[in-house]
Amino acid sequence: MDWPELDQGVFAISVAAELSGLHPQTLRVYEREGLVEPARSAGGTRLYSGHDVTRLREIALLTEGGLNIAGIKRVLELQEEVRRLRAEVERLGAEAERQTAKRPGGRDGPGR
Amino acid sequence: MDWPELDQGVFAISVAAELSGLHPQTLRVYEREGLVEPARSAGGTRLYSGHDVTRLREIALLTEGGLNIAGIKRVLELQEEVRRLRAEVERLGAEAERQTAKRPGGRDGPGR
DNA sequence: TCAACCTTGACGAAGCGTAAATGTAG
DNA sequence: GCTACATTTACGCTTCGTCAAGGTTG
Repeated sequence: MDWPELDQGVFAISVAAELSGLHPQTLRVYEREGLVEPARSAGGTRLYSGHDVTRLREIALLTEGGLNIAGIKRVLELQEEVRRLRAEVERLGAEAERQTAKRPGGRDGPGR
Repeated sequence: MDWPELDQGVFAISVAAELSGLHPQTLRVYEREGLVEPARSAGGTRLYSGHDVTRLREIALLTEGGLNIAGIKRVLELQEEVRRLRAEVERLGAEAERQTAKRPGGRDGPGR
């Protein structure tokens, strides 16, 4: 069987609400506030993707922590930036490892 | 003249309020909420350091952005982490630069 | 001594989640 | 045609900033 792509809008609002533990009306508010942007059917019905639901879960966690909408927006941005920077550190770290491995004289070279 | 250290509590609450653009009462609330921890005199009077005032200014910016206290706490933590990671990227980047400079065959070695 | 500090309690405005009313899509 | 969706309006609860009252520090 072929599962839908994670960025394909497939869930009706009631399903997305169920999956994220939020009230359907709350999901509509979050869209108006710009926190999520579900796709729409031709008739105007919201269609939430797997990624949308994941994001809604993150949002639910943050609201449980007492954050308001403005805070959630900013935190999601910062979390994204932290992810990017961690990946960058990872990449640069691995690169440095390769470089020093090539130069046995390096302070981290092989050997004792 | 010797200026006070930035982490020395020197400002009375009215002065810290003036410098940060916040109401003295608001500063008391922020302390109760754990956003700032000014020193205290022997008699119990709050003494704000330069660092405290800087932090209060950041907080003031975030509240202007509509964040509530829970959001501000989380955002300040994340901003700190972003700063740390940026410094780490910077450090690793500079290191990589030095490594490649030592190996003329490197793809970024001096050339042309 | 008196101005600026302290604490605690109260109040109004705004934000947020949910419900209700009314109409449309599937 | 009936259920689940759409939008808009309304209501209660909580949070937040500020003020007030009464006492203490410097």
